[in-house]
Amino acid sequence: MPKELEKMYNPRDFEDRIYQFWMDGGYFTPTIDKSKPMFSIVMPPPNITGQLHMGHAVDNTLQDILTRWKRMQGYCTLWLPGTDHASIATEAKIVEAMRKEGVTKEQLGREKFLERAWEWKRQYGGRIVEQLKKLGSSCDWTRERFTMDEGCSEAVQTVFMQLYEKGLIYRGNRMINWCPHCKTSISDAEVEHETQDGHFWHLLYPVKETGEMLELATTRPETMLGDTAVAINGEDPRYTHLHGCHVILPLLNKEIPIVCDEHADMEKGTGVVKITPAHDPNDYEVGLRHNLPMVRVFTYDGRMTGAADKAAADEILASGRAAANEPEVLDCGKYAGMTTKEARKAILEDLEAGGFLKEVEPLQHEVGTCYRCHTTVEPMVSKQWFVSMQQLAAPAIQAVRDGDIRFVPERFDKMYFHWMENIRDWCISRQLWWGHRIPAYYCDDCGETVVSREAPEKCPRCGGHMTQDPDTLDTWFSSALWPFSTLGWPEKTEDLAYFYPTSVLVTGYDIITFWVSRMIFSGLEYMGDKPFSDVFIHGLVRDSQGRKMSKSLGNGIDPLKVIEEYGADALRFMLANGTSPGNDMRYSDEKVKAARNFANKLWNAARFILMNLSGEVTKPELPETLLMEDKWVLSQYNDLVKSVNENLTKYELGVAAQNIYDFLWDVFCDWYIEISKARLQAGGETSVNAQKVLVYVMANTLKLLHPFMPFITEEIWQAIPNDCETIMLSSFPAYDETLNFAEDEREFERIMTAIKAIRNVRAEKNVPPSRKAHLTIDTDFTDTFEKGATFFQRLAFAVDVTVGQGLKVENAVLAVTDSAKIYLPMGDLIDREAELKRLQKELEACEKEIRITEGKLANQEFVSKAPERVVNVERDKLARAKERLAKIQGSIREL
RNA sequence: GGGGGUAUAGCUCAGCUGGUUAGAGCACCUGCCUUACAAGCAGGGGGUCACAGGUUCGAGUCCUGUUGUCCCCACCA
Repeated sequence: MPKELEKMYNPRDFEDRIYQFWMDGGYFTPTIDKSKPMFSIVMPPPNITGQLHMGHAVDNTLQDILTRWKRMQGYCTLWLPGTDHASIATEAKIVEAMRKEGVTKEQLGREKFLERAWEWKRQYGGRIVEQLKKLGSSCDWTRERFTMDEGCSEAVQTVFMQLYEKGLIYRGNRMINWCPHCKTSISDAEVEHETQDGHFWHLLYPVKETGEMLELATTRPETMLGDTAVAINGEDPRYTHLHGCHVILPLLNKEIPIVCDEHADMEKGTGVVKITPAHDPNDYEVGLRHNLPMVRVFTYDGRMTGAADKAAADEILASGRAAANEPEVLDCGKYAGMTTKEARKAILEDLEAGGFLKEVEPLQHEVGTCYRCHTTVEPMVSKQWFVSMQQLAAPAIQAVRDGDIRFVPERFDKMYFHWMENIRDWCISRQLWWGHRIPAYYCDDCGETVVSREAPEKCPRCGGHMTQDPDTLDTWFSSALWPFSTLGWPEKTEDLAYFYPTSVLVTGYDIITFWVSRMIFSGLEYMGDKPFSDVFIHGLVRDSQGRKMSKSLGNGIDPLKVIEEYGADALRFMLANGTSPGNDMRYSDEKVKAARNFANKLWNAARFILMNLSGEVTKPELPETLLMEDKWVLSQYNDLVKSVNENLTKYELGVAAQNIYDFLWDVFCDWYIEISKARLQAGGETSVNAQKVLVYVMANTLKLLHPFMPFITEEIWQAIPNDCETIMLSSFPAYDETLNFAEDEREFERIMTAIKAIRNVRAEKNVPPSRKAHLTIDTDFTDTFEKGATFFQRLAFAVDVTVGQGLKVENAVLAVTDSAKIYLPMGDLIDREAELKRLQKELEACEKEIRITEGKLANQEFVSKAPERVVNVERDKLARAKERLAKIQGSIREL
C-alpha cells in the first residue's frame, strides 16, 4: 500500500487493487464466534441471465453499507451471495439462441438441452458476480450459492416431498394462467395487468323454448365455441320466464342451458353472461357450481383446437385415468388451427352473417400479461401442481402482525397483508426444462402417482412402468427457500444454527409478493422460525425524467460505465445520499458528479493532512491539550457519530450519508482545516497537536464514511497514521461523552459568526481578498476573541487584530454580531450614507426578530405549555438579538 | 372497483417522533487561481411547503376533504 496519495483523485487507480487486497485478506469471510453478536444478510440472488443494472446497484449498495457497518461494530457478520437459475428467463434465452441456429428444444431433446443450459450457466453465470465485485460488495464469496446447486436442489426436493406428504402439495385440473409465448403455466403473481383497447361485442343467442334473442356482451368472442351455459341472475325480473330454458349456441347449433348464478350482475349490461368454464376464471367457478361441462377450444400454443387435439383428449377421458375436472376438447372444425386472433375475426364474420352480432362497442379493459414477455395470458383449465396456501399463509400473516417480522418502511405491510389474506393456491409446475424437475412419477398403465427422491423401478400398485413428470418447478419455489437452503438446510449445519434467522432482507418493493412473502411462509413452515427480522424496502431507480429504466425504452444506465467514469464510491454515495426508504429515486449524472466531487474533496483534505505531518503522529490519538477550535470540531464530530449510528439503526441511510457529507465539507474542511493552517505553519507543539486532531478526526470520519465509500476510505486509511491493517476491520466510532464540549462550541461559534459578518460586509462592498484590513474588535468576550485573533487573518482577510472592550475606530466599516462590533478601517470605501442604510436594514431585521420572539414569550400559553427547552431557546434568542440591537444602535449613533 | 405513495427553490430531492428566520446539490448572479482541492473558495438572489378546512401555545410535519401525479392489487362479462 502506498504511503503517498496521488495528486488527483482517480478511483480507477485503486478500486480494483483495494478489492483484491480485501479478498487476499479474507476479510469478507466471518469466523463463527458465539460470544459475538451476529449479523447476517442473504443477498437477493440476481438472475444468471442478468447484467448488473441500477436496481442491483442500489440493492447491493444498501446491503453492503449495513454489512460493513455491523462488521465494524464488531458483529460476526455474514453477507451471503448467490445467483438464481431464473428458469423462464434463462430457458427463453437459450431457446432464442437455438432458434437462430435453426434448432428447436424438441429437436435437441431434454438431456442435450440441459447440457447446453449448464454450459451457458458456466459461461455467463459468473458475469454478474464479477460485476458485483466492482461495486465493492463485501460478500463472503466462499459461501456463494446457486439455486440449482446440489444443496439448494436437495432443499427443494425435501420441501416438495414434505409438503406432499402433509397434503399441502397436490396435482389437479385448475384454472391457471397460460403464457402462449413461453408455453408454460405461470402463477397469479406472475401476471401483470395492462390496460388495452378492445371491444365489447354484443351477441344474440336464440332461446330454444321461446324463440327470443338473448343479448349478451363479451370481450372475447372466440371463446364462444367453448360456451357451455349462459348465466342470468336468479333475482333478475327481466328473465324469470327463462329459468330452466336453453339457448342454441350460434355457429355450433348446440343446446346449452340457461343457469341462474350470482355471478350474473343485473346492473351490468343486459345482465346476461356467456359461460366458458375452460377459459375464464369466473366462468370456471360458475361451471363448478352448476356442474357444467368444460370445453377447451384453445391449444397450448395459442391456436384453436382441432380433430387431433380432440382425439388425444378423448383417449385420456376414455382411459379412466383422467383426473377430476378434466376438460373436454372441441374440434373447432373450420376454425381449427387458426390463431386466436384469426379465429376471432372469422367467428365474428360468421356471427354477423348469421345475424348474431348486434353491435360493437369500443372498450378499454385490463388484460393479464406474462411478466416476462408481456404476451396476453390465456386462462386455461390445466392439470398442474399446486401448493395449498391457506394453512401456510396464516402464520406468515401472524408473524408480521405480531411485529416479529418488521417492514421498513412500515407501510409495506399493507401490501403484504393484502396479498397474503387474499392468496390463492400457488401453481408451481412449469412446462419448462431448465429448473428443478418435479420428483413425481406416474404409472403408464394405471396412472398411480409416486413422489420420491429416487425413480421407482415399477408401479407399486400394478407393477407398470413409471415415467417422471416432465415439468419443473417455479423459479420462486427455490428462491423461497433461499435464506436457509443457502445455509445448508436440510443438513443441520453450524452456519444454519448460527446465522439463521438472518438479520435483515434488503429488497425492492416490486418483489414483496413474489419473493418476500414466500420466504416468510417457507421459513416459518420448514425452519419453524422466521427467515429474517427486518425487511428493508427500497424504491426503484428511475431515469432522469422519472421513467422506469427498461430495455425496451433503452433508457437504462449501465452502472459499470458509471463506475468506470466516476468510480464505485461516487455511484454508491449517489445511490445512498438523499434517499429515503421505500421511495423511488432518479438517476442523474449531476448527482454522481456531486458525489465524485465529494470524494475529491475528501481526497484533497487527506493530502493536505499528509503534507503537513511532521512525523510525530503515528496513530489516531488526541493530544493532551485541546484548544477551543479542537474542542469545537471534536464536539461536532461526536454529534455526527451519534447521528450516523442512530440513522443507520433506523435504516435512514440517506440521512446518515448527508450528515457525513455536511460534516466533512462544511465543518472539517471549510473551517477546521482552514483554521489549523496557522498552527501548522507555526510548527512546534501546537502544530503537532493540530496534526493529532486532524488525523484523529480524519481517521474516525473515514470510518463513519467507509460503509458508504469503501474504496477511497481504505486508500486514505492506508496512507494516514492508522491503528488497523484495514479500515474494514477497525472499530466503528461510538458516541463519546468526553468529547462533548458545549461551552467551547459556543465560544468558537462567536468567532465564526464574527468572521461571517466580516466576509459579508466585504462581499457586499466588493472588496477583493487581496485588500487586507486592520481589524478592531470591540467585545465583552475579550478572552475568546484574543484566542481566535489569528483566525481572522486567513478567514477574514485581516492584517492584524486588536481586541478590547469599548474600543472604537473612526471612519471604519462596521460588522456587528451579538457578541462583537468589528471595525474595518478602509478609508476610501466608507460612504456614510450607504453605511447608514446598511445598518438601518440590519436594525430592522433585528427588531423584527425581537418583535416575533417577544410576542411568543408574551404568550402565557406558550410559556406554560411548551417544554422548557423550547422556551429557553426563545429566551436565549431574544437576549442575543437585544445585544445585537444595542450594538447596531450604537454604531448608527457613532456614524 | 379496492389500497398505497407523492405534491417543499428553475431542476433533483432531504426535512426522523410537531418547536429558531424551511435546507442541500445542481442551475443562476457577484467577487476570488487565499501555497489540499476551479471536481475549488467567499458571498448572494430565489419557496403563501398543491388547495380548503380542522386539532394545537405552536403545523411543511398530525386529522378531514379536494385536485394533480405515480404505483400496487382486483375474475367484471
